[in-house]
Amino acid sequence: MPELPEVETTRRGIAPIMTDRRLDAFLVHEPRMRWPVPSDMSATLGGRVVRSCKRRGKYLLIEFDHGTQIIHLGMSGSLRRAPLDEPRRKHDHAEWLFADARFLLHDPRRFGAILWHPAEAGPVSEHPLLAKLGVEPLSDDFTGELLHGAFAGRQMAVKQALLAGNIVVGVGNIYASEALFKAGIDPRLPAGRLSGRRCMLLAQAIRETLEQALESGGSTLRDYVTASGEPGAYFTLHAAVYEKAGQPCIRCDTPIRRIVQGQRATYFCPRCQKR
DNA sequence: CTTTAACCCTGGAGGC
DNA sequence: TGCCTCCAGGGTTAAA
Repeated sequence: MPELPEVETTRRGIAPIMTDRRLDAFLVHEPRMRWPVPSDMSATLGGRVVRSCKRRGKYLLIEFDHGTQIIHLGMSGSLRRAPLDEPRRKHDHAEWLFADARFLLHDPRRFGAILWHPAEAGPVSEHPLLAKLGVEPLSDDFTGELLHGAFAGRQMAVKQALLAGNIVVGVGNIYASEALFKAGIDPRLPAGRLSGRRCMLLAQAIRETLEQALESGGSTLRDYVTASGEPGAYFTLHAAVYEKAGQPCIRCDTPIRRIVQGQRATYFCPRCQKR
């Protein structure tokens, strides 16, 4: 499941190759994604020059002079570089063709999205999908104070508040459990009950968890941008609690618990993570 | 306003 | 071997 580190690694993989290059063709092989891929996107993009490859939360933003292509990898998506002559595989839904490079969007479950935001509609940050997103967790704006302020008065469990995306972006189901374990916080705790100090610890834990994943991703970059790796080869996760139900906690040997919050699995150590 | 739940989809796992 | 059921996940949307 691509979370922020995987998306950022993908961005770093495609940016040096796409930026300032002319996109000879953009091909849509399967328009049925999260939302239909606009039928005129090939015409919109063919022959245009990529100006930059950015990221906001888990959205990839490929910017052109006349607008921005918004890409989301959903939960099973990957963007990989492929040799020019390699046959497409099942679930390769879209294709970017440059003179000497080619990229394929592979997404078996089609939870991903490819959208277009024309420049005349204003800054892409005002797109409905991006407008209400929270702060970037790896930016200087992401602090314990910010978390504390955003959590104030919220009854929602802290785990779900982290996942909601309106406070902080890019923290998915895996890293939410991992960061809460690292910070020693019970995922069921109402967000508004967290002290300023614990919010500071949590912000730090989130940053460390994501940065650590990002570092390990750097070495597997080639899985995203060359033809060698299988599509969807995500980072090897060195999880402390995620999918470890019943196994002994690495800190105290207490069996890790699995609960469901908002239809999603949460893993935590009932002893290390306090109320 | 906040919070909850359904939904989109496919592949893999487990039961029989 | 095959068929059926269940589950995973991000994030939008509708409903409570």
